[in-house]
Formats: sequence, structure tokens, C-alpha cells
Amino acid sequence: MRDEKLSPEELAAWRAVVESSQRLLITIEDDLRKASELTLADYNVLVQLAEAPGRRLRMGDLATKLIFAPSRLTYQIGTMEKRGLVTREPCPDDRRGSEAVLTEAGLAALRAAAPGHLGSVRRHFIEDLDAADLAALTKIFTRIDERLSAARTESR
Amino acid sequence: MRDEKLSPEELAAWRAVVESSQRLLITIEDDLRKASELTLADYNVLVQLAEAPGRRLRMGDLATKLIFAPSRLTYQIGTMEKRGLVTREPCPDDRRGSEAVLTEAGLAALRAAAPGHLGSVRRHFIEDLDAADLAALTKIFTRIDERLSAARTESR
DNA sequence: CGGAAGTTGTTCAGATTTGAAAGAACAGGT
DNA sequence: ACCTGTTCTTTCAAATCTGAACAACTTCCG
Repeated sequence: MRDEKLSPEELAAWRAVVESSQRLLITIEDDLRKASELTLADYNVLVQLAEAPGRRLRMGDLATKLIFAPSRLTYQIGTMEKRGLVTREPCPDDRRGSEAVLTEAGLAALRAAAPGHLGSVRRHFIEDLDAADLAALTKIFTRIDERLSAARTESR
Repeated sequence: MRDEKLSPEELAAWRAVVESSQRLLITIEDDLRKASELTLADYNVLVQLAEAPGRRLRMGDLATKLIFAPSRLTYQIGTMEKRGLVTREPCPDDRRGSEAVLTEAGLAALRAAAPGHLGSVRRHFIEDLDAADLAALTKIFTRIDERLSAARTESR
């Protein structure tokens, strides 16, 4: 807070993480789109719904999981609904809310895309890592995330 | 390539990296915007130009450094030009090209924003890491980046 | 109960981003 | 000089994303 500079090592780490995670995502999204008619956002929606009990989630919960602004999710689900991947249903116990529900077609699309996508993740990311790297990354980013959400909670 | 699944450890690492680097960037961009009238994209443009010899860069080079699609950079520089942060000049030796040039106002904006931004990076990212973490991240992401650009070169 | 205060999801307008197409200029051979 | 193929940047329209404002509910107290 006082020392508002970064050492060369700190700066190198920061830039390496930001730049290559960005390039990594772009590459993986390109792979996904070439192989499947799905955006990475589409894919992530499908994953979240597939993992959710009843294959359905409140819009708000889904937005949180995806780190999407509410209006973005409304739009996202709108386009997926047009393509038949999801349905929107009113929420039974809270009449303000609605739920996104995975359709059979959505599940099929996910199943069709998953192997290729996971292969891409393996090829571009996992293959470069040994078990120690994996553990280190998980530990580091999990901790960062915890601190971030703690900070977010405080500032309200 | 054959085994197109990920182990729980692999999946956990992948999700942790993607999610928290995303949240991290959002948080840091929020900080920057609250403190400065600049987007993270604006800031990165300013940094690249400030570090470049003559404080100027060809559009294409800048686009590569920022991982921006060409048309995106055109737009980006357009908005920054309106705000007086950069200028556009025709490239002397190649009449197809143009250069983005940092203005005094742009440099001043960068200098004004940098301490706060770097403080934010330290607070949300660096502070959670010890020296070993830093070294591990740099090593890992540098290697990933090398592989990615190698793969990109091949596929053309 | 009654109503202030908070939630939830959508809508709308405007900003940004993408991708394809085009225009201009370079480079290499012929 | 003259093609032919490339590269560089911009333009344009369409797709996506953001943030503020809103309508419909819910909750919480008094």
C-alpha cells in the first residue's frame, strides 16, 4: 500500500499470468468454435446447468457462477434459447425469478463438444504441467480467489 | 489427444486458473477505473507506448503486444485519440502503416494512474504470493505462452 | 396488516468487439 | 515496368456487453 511499485520479478509474474492466460483462453475458444458451434460462454453455461441438481439454475446463481453481469446473462440465455439449448421457466417459489433449464439438445451439444474441448485444454494447458505445477496453481489461485471474495464482501 | 478427459486435479487447476484470473482482472480494472478515467486496455496501451523507443509503435506491433484484433485496436486508438492520450501519425518508411504516438497528456495520465494500479496489483495478487510462487507462476505461464505461439506458428 | 426497503430479472440505449471485405502499398520475380 | 501474392490498416455491419432505470415481487419491521 505504501510501496506502490513492483519488483522486476513481481512484474514479470503479473504480466506472464495475464498475457498467457489471455492467449490460452483465446486459443481454447478458437478450438471450441471450430469444432462445435459453441462459444466458451455457451459451453460454460451448459456445464453449469448440467452439473446443477435438476439441470436448472436461477438466473442469479448462474450469473454468479459464470461471473456475468445480470443483463449479460439475460442476453446469453436469450441466444441459447433461440438455438434450443436451454429453456426459461418461471421459478416456482419466487415469482420474480426465472430459471434456466438445460434441454436434451443442450445436453447433447455439451456431450458432443466436451471431449474436443477437454482435449484442447489438455493440449494447451495440462500437458505443460507436472503434478507439482498443478497443485501449485490450484493452491495459488484458490487463495487469490478467497481473498478477492473476502475483499468484495468487506467493501459493501 | 486420445484420453479426452481431465482428472479431478487437472480440472480443478484449470477452473481455478480461469475463474480467478478472470475475477482478478475484473477487480483490478474496477480499481483502475474508480481511480483514473482509464480502462485496463487504455492503461496497457499507454504502458506499451511508454516503453517503446520514441514512445511510438506501429499499429500492428501494438496489436500483437496487446493481443488485440486489428480492428479492435483501430477503435481503441480512436477513442484514446479523442481524449488526447495518443496521436496517430503516418509511418515514414511504409505508407500503408500508421503509428500510435504517446502524447504528453498520455504520459501524464499513465504516471498519474500507475501507482494506484500497481498498488492494486500488489494488494490483490502479489501479496498472496511468496518468492517461490512468483517464480513458479512465471515459469509455468512463460512455458505455456511459448508452446502456444509455437503451435500458432505451425498451424499456418 | 401496511409500507419502506431490498431483490430479481429484464429492458433499453449506448459502447465495445468481432469478422469479413476492401483499399492502399510493398516485395519478388519476369 | 508489370504482374502476383502479401501485408497493413481501416471500414462496415452485426454481435455482444455494460450500466442505469424499471417493474414485479419479497421481506422485514413496526
